[in-house]
Parts: sequence; structure tokens; C-alpha cells
Amino acid sequence: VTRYDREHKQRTRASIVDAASQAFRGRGIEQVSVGEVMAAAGLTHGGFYAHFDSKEQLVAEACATALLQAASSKRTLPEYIRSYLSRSHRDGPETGCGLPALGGEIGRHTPDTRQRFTEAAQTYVDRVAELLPEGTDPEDAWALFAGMAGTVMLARAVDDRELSDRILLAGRRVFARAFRPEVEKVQEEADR
Amino acid sequence: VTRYDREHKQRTRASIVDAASQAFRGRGIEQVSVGEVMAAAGLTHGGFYAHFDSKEQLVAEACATALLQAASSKRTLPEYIRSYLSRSHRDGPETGCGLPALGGEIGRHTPDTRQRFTEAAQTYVDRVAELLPEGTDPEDAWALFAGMAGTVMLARAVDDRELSDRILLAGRRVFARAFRPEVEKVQEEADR
DNA sequence: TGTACATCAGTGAACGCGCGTTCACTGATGTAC
DNA sequence: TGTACATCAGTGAACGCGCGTTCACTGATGTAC
Repeated sequence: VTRYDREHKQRTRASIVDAASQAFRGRGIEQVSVGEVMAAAGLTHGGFYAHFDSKEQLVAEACATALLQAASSKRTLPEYIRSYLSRSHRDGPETGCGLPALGGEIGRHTPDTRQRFTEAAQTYVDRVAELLPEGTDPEDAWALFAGMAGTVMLARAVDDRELSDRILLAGRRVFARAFRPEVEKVQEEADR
Repeated sequence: VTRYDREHKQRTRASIVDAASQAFRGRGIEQVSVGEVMAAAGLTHGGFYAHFDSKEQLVAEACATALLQAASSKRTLPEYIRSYLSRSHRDGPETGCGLPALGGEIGRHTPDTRQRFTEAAQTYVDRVAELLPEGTDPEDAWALFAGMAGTVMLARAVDDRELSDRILLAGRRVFARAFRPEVEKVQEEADR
């Protein structure tokens, strides 16, 4: 005799992870309480421990989710750079990439959380590497990803909208230059 | 009638800011209590409010300090990149640059904290801009600074020392390439 | 088809704890005499 | 030179609050008969 349909609890659990993932990205892990996450998922705080052993277990899942959701592939490198370093990404951390929002905190969490985050980052970077121009070391995708995340992080930290816009623009210039296809580099020199 | 010599209180205050700056960088702002900071400065927690109105005021000063201390100038750009993306910088956040350690939290703090952080970042970036090759847009220093900070942040987050080393290396390659002097670029093409 | 009921996802009061902050106090300081 | 004392940097007990976690419970579910 099974009560409720079989996937009911799994769906609830997924909605808690999703609510947490957004709340953590928006306001930081420590600043978001278990009660707030449950309320955002339309539940009360007491039910939390029917789904998770601890807040830390939720953190591990929510952080991995925060990276993987954002890994949705753009088709080309310029498109990816443009959208990552956009105003809308800067202004919408809750639905954006998890690295600029949570990267600073992850290193201070449990081994399990860090491991799941690392796995998710690896998946993300593998996809980014596919966008790099031929002849580029695929490892350089790590620097592109991390570098753009740092740029968004600083653009969010700064208390001056105009400066923040300029930081995003500088990022677009620099990363486009660093990952310009060889063909264009040669072309550019020939043009002089 | 003045008790204690005139600079006594100022020295104590500075040592509190310094202790806080290191503790915040090492373990995050929210994870460090006022009592811990005071203990690290060799005092008890009660005296804190003789020096600061609130923890937030300390945060503002300590974060600015965390950036400015790290702004100590390297002489050349390759030297700067090499030391910023070094293992020792990754492994010593307490005495390292404040951006990878605190950048994610700053945006969620008070306007005053964000303003002081922004000013410090501007000072820092002005110095970095001086190291850029001729013909480079000085604004690009923002992307170099933010990009390297993101790289260090990710290198610290990841739960795999070998991968972390490779991230630092990729960062060195990419940022050196993005900020290679024009002369060398031309030279390089000529060499083929 | 209708009803009794076992299940268990979700509820909400209660807990112990650490935090930022307050405040009455203490005791080292070095000047006034 | 020696002593009395006003100052105020620093002390530590106490506060209210929000947190993560626990637990006795409730009530919607849909199967068994």
C-alpha cells in the first residue's frame, strides 16, 4: 500500500533544491535560512528533514544545480561571452551562473559539497571547451570561465552602475581578444 | 589631562581592523564573529564598541584594507600575473588579495561598505593599469584584475589540488596572451 | 460504487546555541600638586 | 621626588534574536474490501 503517487516526494524535493539554488545565488548561502527556502517552495520549515539530513546536504545539491542550470550551451563563443558578461546576467544572480555568486563560499564548505561543485564545474567547462577556436588548449576554458565569473562578481560588487557597465565591457574586450581565432590574428596583422 | 599617549587608541583600532581583514579573507565575513576578531587582536569582545559603531563599520574598513594591502606594486606585468596566480596566493587567502576572498559578499553589504570597497578597487586598478603594455586600453586593467581574482577563487573552490594547479596555469597562459605587448605579437607572426 | 483505514508528507511548537550589541564596572595611566 | 586622583581603554555578564534541528502530531491520499 503506497500513499501519494510515487514521484510526489521527488518532485517536492526537486522544488526545494531549486528554490534553494536561486535563493543561495541571490543572497548567499549563510544569509538564507532553511525556513526561507521551505517557504519559497511553498512549505513549512519542519518538513525539511524528511528530505535532507542537514542544511549542508541541501547546499551541496543546490550549488551543483546552480552551475549545471547555467551550463545551457550557447552555440558560439562570442555569443557565450556576450551573454555571460551582460547586464542582465549581472542583475539577475538568482537565475545566473553559480560561480560568481557562490564561488567564494564553496571553498569553506564540507568536502562533499566541494566535490559535487567540482564535478559540476568540470561538466560546465567541458562544454565551454567545445566553443574554443581550433588550436586552443582546452584547459584554457577554465581560465575563460573563471575569468568571466570574476568579472561578473566585481561588476556586482561595485557601487557605481556606470563603472560596473565599463567593467563588463572591458571583460568582453579582453576575453574576446584572448580567444580570438588564429585566422583572425593573422588577418589582423596583414591588415596593417 | 589626557590619559594614555595620544596614539594608543588609534594603534589598537588599527590592529582590530588588521585582524578583521585577515580573518574575513580567510573564513568569510559572516563566519567571523566580533568576539573572534577582538580575541585575535588580543582584546575582549566588550571593548569593540569603543572603536566602532557596528560590525558593519568594521567590515567596510577591513574590506578596503584587504584590497589596498594587496595593491603593493609588482614592477612588471608578467611578475604581477605570476604572483597573483601562484600557489602561495591560492593557499594564503588571509594575507592575499581581498577580491577573490570577499568579492562575492560585498555586493550584499551596505552602501557605505560597497562604496569604500569600490574606491579601494579603483586605487588598485589604477596601479595595475600602469603595468599594461603601451597601446592597451587602461580600462582593460579591470578585466585583468577581476579575471585573475575569479581564477584564484575557482582554484580555491575546487576539491582537487592537481586540477586547481592546472586552473592557475591556464590563467597564466590566457592572461599573458591577452596582455602581450603588440611588439611581441608582430614578432610572433614574423617568426612563422 | 461506497466506506473504513493504514500510510507518511507535511505541520508547527519547542530546544539549545552563538551571534551582535549594551552597560555597569575596573584598573592602568601619567599629570597636578 | 612622592602621592592623590581624574580619565577612559578595556572587561565580562547579560540581553534579545534568529538560526538549525527535533519531534509529537495531523490530515489528505487512494487502496482494500
